[in-house]
Amino acid sequence: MKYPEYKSQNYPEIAERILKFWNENHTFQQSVSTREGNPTFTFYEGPPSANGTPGIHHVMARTIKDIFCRYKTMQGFQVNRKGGWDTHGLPVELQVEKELGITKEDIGKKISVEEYNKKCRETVMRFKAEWDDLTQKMGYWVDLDNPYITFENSYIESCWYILKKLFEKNYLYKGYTIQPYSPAAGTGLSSHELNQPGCYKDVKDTSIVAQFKVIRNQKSEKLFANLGGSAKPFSHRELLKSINDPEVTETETNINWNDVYVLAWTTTPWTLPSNSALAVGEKITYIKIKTFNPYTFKPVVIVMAKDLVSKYFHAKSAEIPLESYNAGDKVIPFQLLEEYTGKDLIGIEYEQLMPSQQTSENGLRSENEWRKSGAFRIITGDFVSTEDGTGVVHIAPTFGADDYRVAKLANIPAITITDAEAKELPLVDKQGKFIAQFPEFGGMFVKNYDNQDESNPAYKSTDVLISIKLKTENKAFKVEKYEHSYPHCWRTDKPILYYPLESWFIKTTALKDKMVDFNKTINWKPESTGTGRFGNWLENLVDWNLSRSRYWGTPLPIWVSEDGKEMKCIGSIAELKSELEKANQTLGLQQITELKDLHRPFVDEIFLVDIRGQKMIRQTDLIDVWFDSGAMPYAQWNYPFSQNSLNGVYPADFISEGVDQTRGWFFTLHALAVMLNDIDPKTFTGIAFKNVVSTGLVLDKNGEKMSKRKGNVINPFTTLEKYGPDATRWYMIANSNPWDNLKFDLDGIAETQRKFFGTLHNTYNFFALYANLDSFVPDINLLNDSKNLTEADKWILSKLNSLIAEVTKAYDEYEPTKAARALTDFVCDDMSNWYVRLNRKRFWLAKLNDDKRAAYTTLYTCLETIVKLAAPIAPFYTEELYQNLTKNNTNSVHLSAFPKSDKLLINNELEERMAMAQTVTTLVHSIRKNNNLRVRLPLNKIMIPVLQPKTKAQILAVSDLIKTEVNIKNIEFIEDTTGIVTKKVKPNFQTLGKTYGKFLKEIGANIAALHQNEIANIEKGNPLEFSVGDTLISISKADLLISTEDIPGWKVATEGEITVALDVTVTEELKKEGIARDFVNRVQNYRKDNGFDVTDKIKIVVENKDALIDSALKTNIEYICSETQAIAFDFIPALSNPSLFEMEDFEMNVEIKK
RNA sequence: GGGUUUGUAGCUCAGGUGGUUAGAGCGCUACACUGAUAAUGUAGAGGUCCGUGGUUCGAGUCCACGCAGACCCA
Repeated sequence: MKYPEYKSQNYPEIAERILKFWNENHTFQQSVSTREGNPTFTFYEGPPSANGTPGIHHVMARTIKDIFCRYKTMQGFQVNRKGGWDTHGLPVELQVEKELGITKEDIGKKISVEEYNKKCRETVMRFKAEWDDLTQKMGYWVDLDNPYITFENSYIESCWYILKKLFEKNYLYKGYTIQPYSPAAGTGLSSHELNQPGCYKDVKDTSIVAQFKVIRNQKSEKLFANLGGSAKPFSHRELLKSINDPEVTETETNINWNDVYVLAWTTTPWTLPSNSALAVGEKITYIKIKTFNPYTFKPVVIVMAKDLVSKYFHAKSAEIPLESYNAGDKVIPFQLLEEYTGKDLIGIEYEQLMPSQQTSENGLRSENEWRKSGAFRIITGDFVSTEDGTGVVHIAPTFGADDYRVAKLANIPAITITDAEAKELPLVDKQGKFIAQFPEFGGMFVKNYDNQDESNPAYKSTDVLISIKLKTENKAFKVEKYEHSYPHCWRTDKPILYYPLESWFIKTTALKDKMVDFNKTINWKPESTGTGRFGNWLENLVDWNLSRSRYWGTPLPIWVSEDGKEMKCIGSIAELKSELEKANQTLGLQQITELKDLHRPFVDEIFLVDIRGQKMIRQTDLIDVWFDSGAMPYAQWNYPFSQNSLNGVYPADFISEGVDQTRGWFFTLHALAVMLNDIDPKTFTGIAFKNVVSTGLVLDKNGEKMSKRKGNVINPFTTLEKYGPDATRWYMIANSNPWDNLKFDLDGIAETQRKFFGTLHNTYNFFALYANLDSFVPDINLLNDSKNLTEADKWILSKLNSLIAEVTKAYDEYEPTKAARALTDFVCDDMSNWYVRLNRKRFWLAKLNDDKRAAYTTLYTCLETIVKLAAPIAPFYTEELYQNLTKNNTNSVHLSAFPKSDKLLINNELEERMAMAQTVTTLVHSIRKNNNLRVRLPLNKIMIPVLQPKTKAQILAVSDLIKTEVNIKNIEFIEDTTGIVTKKVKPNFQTLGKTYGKFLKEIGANIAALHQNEIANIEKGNPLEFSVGDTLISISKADLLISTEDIPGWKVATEGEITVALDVTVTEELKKEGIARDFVNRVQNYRKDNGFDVTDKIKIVVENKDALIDSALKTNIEYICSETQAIAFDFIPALSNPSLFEMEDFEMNVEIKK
């Protein structure tokens, strides 16, 4: 049987053929089933959503996944990998709405929830076929026959099981978050709805810079330093005019800067009554300013961000003395005082801006009471900037998401009111008006929700009324109209409010520390994603908002009694059934007990009963789709129902997804794993995955994001068709680390194909060509006896085993890029370009002797090993090569055992020697080139100065290789180099730096000035001593890097410590040999050009030329014949039908016949 | 605005723990080599190692502050 030989390779065709082979032989199934009983390696598939077509980035992501699963399989692990589909979520709903031409509004009106969800179910798997096709074509091995699907009842049931566990542990609770809310429409809005075009509108709102009066105590004392005062009388007259308030009487008072105010700016004055804190930026610089309030003209000391002072004061006002100020003056003088950082201000207390009177009935609380619960303090806010405002942000936890968050962190309460049922409500109700009990503004809409005529000059918005009140109370420092962009409800066109809405939460914060600790046991690639992005996310954890007010998703399995007092969380289908039956019985209902679909609307129609016999209704919320995917370790097996143990499938040894999943899938997997561990540590290990590779983005070749709009999207199918999956995969992996963004360039795939696969193919073909001629059968035992092997054989085998170790380590450490690059280097540089090139002759020698057998076996071993090492990355082509090499049509490389590095075969000294041979070769080539001496012209000798005794032995061992490679007759060594070569010394900074750090400059100068005899002296073991300042410096041989620079009278080249001198004398004999070699070359070209077979014997007839040439050919006739496989060589005076050979310096007529 | 990350030749990328003259491949120019080769060799051109400071005898590497891109979050 022969090794198949191929002229050229069609990689896509190979892939097709191999795919067929795998399918026919069930190779993937075998790769799992043949490892039954072995240790498992568990992989979790992060489910894609099949409602869109796959892109090239999916090829990237799945290549990574595939590599390690294949690698572990080859290492003997049983690698189960269940495919999966993510089927719920907003994108599906939006797509359906788009196709049906409806909006969320229409659900339940134009279309029933049942029909709507049916449509979603159909849509979500629309592109499954294309996904499966890509999976096959790219060679991603994953179980597509039994995937988990998140919309299936069994999947939902497991989610419910977990939810119930959380519920029982009180980790599932109802709370509220600040969400966009439209009072006009009475509904919350999703961020997606808010991003509809036209939602953000430029509006002019009343903005207030409010003065918050600092309470003087120990904490705030620093703000009261250096205030001083003045005796100048002060008039209120102007104030009376300005606010036109007859109640205010004119008074006169002394000017005293006793009161310090912190200024904070808001564009929503209606939230000021709900203020309970002020936020500053820790790093922002604040400044204290003495000035006057522009409305009351009262002396005030204010605090604001230094950078923003110019927004409120003209520089020239600073020049006006404070004493010269008269109430009502347009230009208000000011004086800058001390600066503070935000950090200095934290903890300082202030008076409530708009306190309200507490009565027994109104449910309001007094300033004091709020203060006791922590309100009215300065806190830190990470979002505070000095872009606009005052650098201090007013915090109303009920009406801002940021506000809510920082307030919670700082234990600041939200200002609320207690209703008759002891419920806490915000000061503004769901219609958008102040609650009735609120003094002055009770019942007023905070925005114009009641369609008042704003063009009426008498119209005053609530914001304006609040401003007027604050102005008169010396609590407003600046009031103005401010134009900004503000979101509006797309249905009613009215401004939205940020409003606290009820939501179900998972109390992730309760287990924050555990999550942080467990995270430290996970191996993240790259590490920074784990410690940085993910670690920081855990550190700043907030409770997981689980609720979604939508239709297509996993329903929250919680039923609440009509009076809201009893709650029930359902944890399985069976439980729901029995509860349902109970309700039927108790309440006398006729509900159907067969549960076909756990989605809405069917679950909504189910009523349960509480222990008191009261009817229970389901909470209409769905849960976040991320819960679905985070629950996949359990739900994919319908745990604990269909399968009651997670042994061998939990936790995952390995997962991989895009880095954008850090707060998505990676987090939800981790969060649920830690929470379940907390509930049941015996069953759940606490981590869901041990190793995770977070992958970067695939960008276009210019580093720009791929988008349909730009037209730079790469189609994965056409790419695979054109270049084949192997080159595509190899390129993606070798080009950059998985976690770096990949600049995807099709030219790069072509290059990979040429360079790596081309070279590998050629090396194989070379082997096959000659192995077939000799009917060679590999016998690996031959390699066991090193006597059979040449230096070069041992070298490439050493390199090969080093490579196995390197590649194994790279795979083990989830560094596929390192593996791919190491393999490329070995194949192109070591195997093809050095081993094969240098050993070609051994292959084409006529007889199959031991030496030839050793060469075959060595090369065969290299190829077979490479194929296995590369199989995880390039599964198709390696399969092809493996089968060619083994002449076997049924065994797959992917079922074979991954090679193990044999330390005994690694010989570092040998590798060093060969590196030296390569250096010497390079140097000789370089000298030849510079002196125009072609390689076919043999030269007599090279000389190598030996600075270290070891060098000679090393070069001697590889001298034959060097001689053939550079066509040189002899190598000579110059051992006592004194007087012959010129030496150059450089300080060895690494050794010198440690002892003489500071004196390196002087030492360097001294060393540079050394003469040849001084260098020789140091080499002999006499250290050079001199002093710098008071320090005695002693330089020994080890502190110098000695190299030879020149050998006078010779052609020399140097690299590192190796110098080579070439004897360029061309004798008559050498010249003739050169001609002979040129002649051989022309004959070989002739044979090749004329399609002769490698084994064809030929007859050569040469037309007599001149004495030199005739003699050159005659002298080397044996050599010529053996090289060209000539069985006859004749000279005649004239040929009848000659071919013209163009030689180096002349032409000649030759005839060649088979 | 915050967190993370990247920035080295025209392009894609290497450059433990600071140490002599910063490398490789592709591309370009010239020449050579080749009975495996769509390969290879030699030489040449091509670098403010993103910038500015700092630490150090010495910084691509360590520190600080910036700039630019990317992702995530506000």
